[in-house]
Amino acid sequence: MENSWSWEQKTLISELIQGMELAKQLRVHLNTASSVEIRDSLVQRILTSYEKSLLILNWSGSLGQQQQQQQKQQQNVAATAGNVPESPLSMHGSPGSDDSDGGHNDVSKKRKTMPRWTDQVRVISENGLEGPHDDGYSWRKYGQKDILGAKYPRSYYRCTYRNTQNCWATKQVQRSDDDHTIFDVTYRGLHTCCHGRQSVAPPASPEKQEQKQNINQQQQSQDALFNFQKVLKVNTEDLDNKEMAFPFSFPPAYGSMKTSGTCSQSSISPATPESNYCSVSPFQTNNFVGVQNLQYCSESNFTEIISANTSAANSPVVEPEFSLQSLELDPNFPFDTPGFFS
DNA sequence: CTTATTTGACCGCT
DNA sequence: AGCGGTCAAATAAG
Repeated sequence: MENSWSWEQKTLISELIQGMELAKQLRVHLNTASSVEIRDSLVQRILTSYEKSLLILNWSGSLGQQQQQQQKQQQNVAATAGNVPESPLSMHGSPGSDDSDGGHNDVSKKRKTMPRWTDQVRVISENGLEGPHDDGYSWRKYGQKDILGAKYPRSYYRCTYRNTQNCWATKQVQRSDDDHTIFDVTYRGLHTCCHGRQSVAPPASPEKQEQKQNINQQQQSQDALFNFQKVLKVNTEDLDNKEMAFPFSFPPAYGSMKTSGTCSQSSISPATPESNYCSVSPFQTNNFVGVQNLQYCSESNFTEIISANTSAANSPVVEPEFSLQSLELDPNFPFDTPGFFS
């Protein structure tokens, strides 16, 4: 029942709710004469939320058309998302093998249909220890690959709760060749698990506890964010040229991270410089994780890009997570009216 | 023992 | 055929 909404619906709702919450925060700040930076940040985040919402609307719209066409073409395919509760896009994988095996063979299908967005994350830490990039979820590394022309390998992560909660969110992390403090983090799919950032990361250290407090305090402690000036723009052009996806020119680079429930800061492994990861809240100012660039796109025909600076707390964290968490905050929203998303 | 990571092999797509 | 993405056995860590 809880899946009566497709993920993009949930995402959209969550984005809108988030935008509203941010607006409320902004209102408070307006009354309390807060710093301009804080206000500016809030404005940026609000804009980001709405931009995402628009993108989602566009995307689901185009998808709907595709799906209709597909359904006409192949009327057989009845069981959509046999094991992918959240994926409304579940079909249309490779020609031939489809249908519900109930197995994993639709992974590639998912990959094709799931939305994808890329964050470019700058990690600054003193020791050169790789920076922590914790988006609030538990990720399990399942692969690493040397990418052609890239200096560093690319790491592949999937949600820890893939099996237990059927959560098919994945992400890839690469480190930039030129600037080793920059990581490209590509998210795929949305989390359907209920292990958002709150439930993750048990307090392993006092620092973490502080972070959690900060988070609970409303994610307000994004002071670090303000060090990054932001520009938010949306391109709604066709982005066939994936070059567009990397306006800042990052050749394939790889990154490192791994965030598991027990966030540990492992040391860099001898063989692979990236095998370290740590889980640090994006709100942490120590090892700052700044999103330099955020792109949101689907692999199918989605043709929008968001380039946004900042909203660090927003993008990596909010993005994947907005699915359910925010929903529970405001279940009263009348979005569920049938045809709302038509 | 359980869980996570590493890493070579495999597979599908272009 | 080459490349990117995933699998899964071996290994490591807690």
